[in-house]
Amino acid sequence: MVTPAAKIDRPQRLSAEDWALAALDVIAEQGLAAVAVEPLARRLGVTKGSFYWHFPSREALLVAALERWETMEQETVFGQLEAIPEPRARLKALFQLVAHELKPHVIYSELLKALDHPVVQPVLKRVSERRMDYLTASFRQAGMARLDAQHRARLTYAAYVGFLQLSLQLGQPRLHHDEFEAYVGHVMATLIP
Amino acid sequence: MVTPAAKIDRPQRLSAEDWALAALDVIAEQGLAAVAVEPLARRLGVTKGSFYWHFPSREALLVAALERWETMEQETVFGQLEAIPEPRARLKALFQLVAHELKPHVIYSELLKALDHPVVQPVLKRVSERRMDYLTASFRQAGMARLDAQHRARLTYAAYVGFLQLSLQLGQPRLHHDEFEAYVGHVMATLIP
DNA sequence: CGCTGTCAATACCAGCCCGTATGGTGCATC
DNA sequence: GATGCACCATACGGGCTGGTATTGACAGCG
Repeated sequence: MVTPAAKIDRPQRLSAEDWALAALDVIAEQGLAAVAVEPLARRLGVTKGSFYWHFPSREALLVAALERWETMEQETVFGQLEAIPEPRARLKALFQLVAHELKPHVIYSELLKALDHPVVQPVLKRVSERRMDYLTASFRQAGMARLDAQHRARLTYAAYVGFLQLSLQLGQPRLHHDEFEAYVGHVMATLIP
Repeated sequence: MVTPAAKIDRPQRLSAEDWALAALDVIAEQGLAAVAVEPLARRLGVTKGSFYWHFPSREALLVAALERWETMEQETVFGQLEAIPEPRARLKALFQLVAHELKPHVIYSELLKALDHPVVQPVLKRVSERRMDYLTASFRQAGMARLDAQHRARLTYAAYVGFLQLSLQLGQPRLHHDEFEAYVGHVMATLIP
């Protein structure tokens, strides 16, 4: 009788996955440096005693969280685009996707700011290279020569990274809706052959 | 007789400026979060007792250092370009300058990573807007329409920021010399009208 | 019922940093 | 050569974090 009501207050016991997901939330909100054991425990309504049962160290939590993020992001970003066969249309869809759904890229942007951390570096290197290879292939399918496609992919990806940094971290653009649409249009017209 | 030799060991006494410059060095090497009073004092061969004579707090040091950097960067980056009258040539010179002398932009890149800090935000906002206005004016002088020039400036500056992030933080490009030159050429051909 | 494994609370130490308080140098100046 | 100022050393308290060790609650299962 009383037990089910009490179980709502205590949102059940935690698993290692819960900790990893909470860590990703904190990364998205306050950056990787804010992922500390005790604040995380407070956030989950628990104490450190729980954490060190699931993970041997803070590093291990970061590894688990990043591993989880890497697989998630691969499904999210890439999955929605493979349906479009025509390369130019696919590139345009990619641009629109990135421009209008920033939230999935918040973590990537935060991780980019923490690249000096040895755990982050290999993960970001893999993800970035994978994305740039995808861009290169798309530009190539759109008719560009091999070297041109590589360079254009680099340029496009740099613009993507810079756009994230400027619009997420700084409130730099703060454009109105139609002004922003015009900007996206300009970017597509400039970068898509 | 002995005094001058002893004075070499103690590199004289420090001023507030010395502390600010040392702080900028640390920002360039390890980021803004690494600017801590005690490590800085060790680096300068002194103790905290010295620091808190020159500054009331760590925040005050950051303010002074950023203020110093802002004036320095304005002279360095902008000064070398005003000699070139033709806008397209000036833009090309700007691209070459940024691509081949990354060191002056290391601090900017590190500050970009620390934009959540309230002291950094207004400084970076001013610097970024100033640079983007300069870009916009140059594109406009090169014959672009007003809105196009604004958008192209945004795109170019985003590419600049992303390029910094990817090549400084990640070792991402790691291109050979001529490969890199080809990339810079592609960027100029794509972005300069 | 008691045992065992899972998860969590508590207490505790070490390390690092900020900031304060206070006392101690050297050097110019009168 | 005593005084005052600019600069620095030392010592201390407090806060926050990582990590360990110990004990405790609770479930399922024989």
